[in-house]
Amino acid sequence: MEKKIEEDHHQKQQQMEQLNSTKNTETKIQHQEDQQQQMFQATTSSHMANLDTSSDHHHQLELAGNNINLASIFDAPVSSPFPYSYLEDPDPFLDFLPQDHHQFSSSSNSSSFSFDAFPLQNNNTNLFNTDLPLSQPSTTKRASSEVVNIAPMSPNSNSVSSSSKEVANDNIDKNVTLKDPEEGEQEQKGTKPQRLKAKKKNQKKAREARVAFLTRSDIDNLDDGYRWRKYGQKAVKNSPYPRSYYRCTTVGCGVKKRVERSSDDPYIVMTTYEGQHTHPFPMTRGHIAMLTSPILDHGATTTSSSSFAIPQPRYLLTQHHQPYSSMYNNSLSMINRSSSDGTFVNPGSSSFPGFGYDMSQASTSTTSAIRDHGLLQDILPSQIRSDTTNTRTNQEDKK
DNA sequence: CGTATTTGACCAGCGC
DNA sequence: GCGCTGGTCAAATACG
Repeated sequence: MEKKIEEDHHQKQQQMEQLNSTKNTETKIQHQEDQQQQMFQATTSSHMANLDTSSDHHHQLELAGNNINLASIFDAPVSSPFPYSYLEDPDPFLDFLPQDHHQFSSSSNSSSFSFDAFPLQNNNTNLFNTDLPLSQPSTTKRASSEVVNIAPMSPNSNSVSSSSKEVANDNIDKNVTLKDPEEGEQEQKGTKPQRLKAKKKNQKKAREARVAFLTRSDIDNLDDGYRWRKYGQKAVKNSPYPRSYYRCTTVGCGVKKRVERSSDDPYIVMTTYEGQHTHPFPMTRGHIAMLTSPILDHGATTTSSSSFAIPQPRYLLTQHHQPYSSMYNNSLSMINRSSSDGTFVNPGSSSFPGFGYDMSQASTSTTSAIRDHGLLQDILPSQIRSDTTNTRTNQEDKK
């Protein structure tokens, strides 16, 4: 045990050195699984905003100059093609990948905790084509490195994009899947055969929508504000880094997340959220205010607390965290709106997976959210909100 | 002592 | 059918 800790420490040091040697340089993540290769790049942006939290683990947060993703996250028009694609294989962990070729910053600080995006290269458009068929039933998981396209779909649509592995599941949009974790818990209490039976039963259902993020960090389990319990760890094929499985500890909340590091860049943490929180975000308003203070200054100040919890949604809000995400399986759109309390809201009945709490009832529109003096204003600087809206317009104009 | 983590075992799905 | 892999369980262990 002690030896392992030492080894881990040594490994992290090596990783840190590696990161230092590559900072401000182009970062590539190359996935080589099965017969497929995917390459994503993060290039340093010359016009980024730094949001330096100066914490031990959560450090510099950078904003890419191009806000296109932010726009797509917050206020992507329902009918517009979604700029991200889901990549089921070769690495199912990278569930969502940006379609656009916008450049995002990579970390410029070795101790930074930044959320970098890795825009796809043009030559891979075939792999991330948003115009791929949404559903490919009866295909096998490993048959192809397919991309589940969410683009043409309306978030409100019940038509479901599905990976080859996943079964189309209309239930997601109907919030039926929220029952699954509870069912699972009930059956876990039963005998083993019962559990297995339940497992088999559940597997007939599609997995819940997933959203993946690539994060640059030296810690694996990023503090997103929710409480997670680790329930498993598996070695990842073709990667020296294991994949960890976490489950939200809140009773009745079946949200899961998986965390693994890129084998190519050990500082790239890939976090995939699956499911929907059935409870409010646990962070207090005061915390949020602490968080957003430096953001309002556009990174000029710092927030120093290594234990400070930054929820994923707020990563998005502040562009700290560029999601390689798109919709997966269930017409889930990226966060289209922010509710008045700062919680993300998905259009339709399907809320953004992992980001909780469906506040759709409370949300009316982006405009109202901006006007609202609730938590959103604590979280999202007016400038960013404005940028978000503007960027969306720009994005629409491009289409 | 309650909670969280670790880790080996197990199962389902899939490819061959 | 067999082997591989991803995902999950649950007992053991660690931790505060």
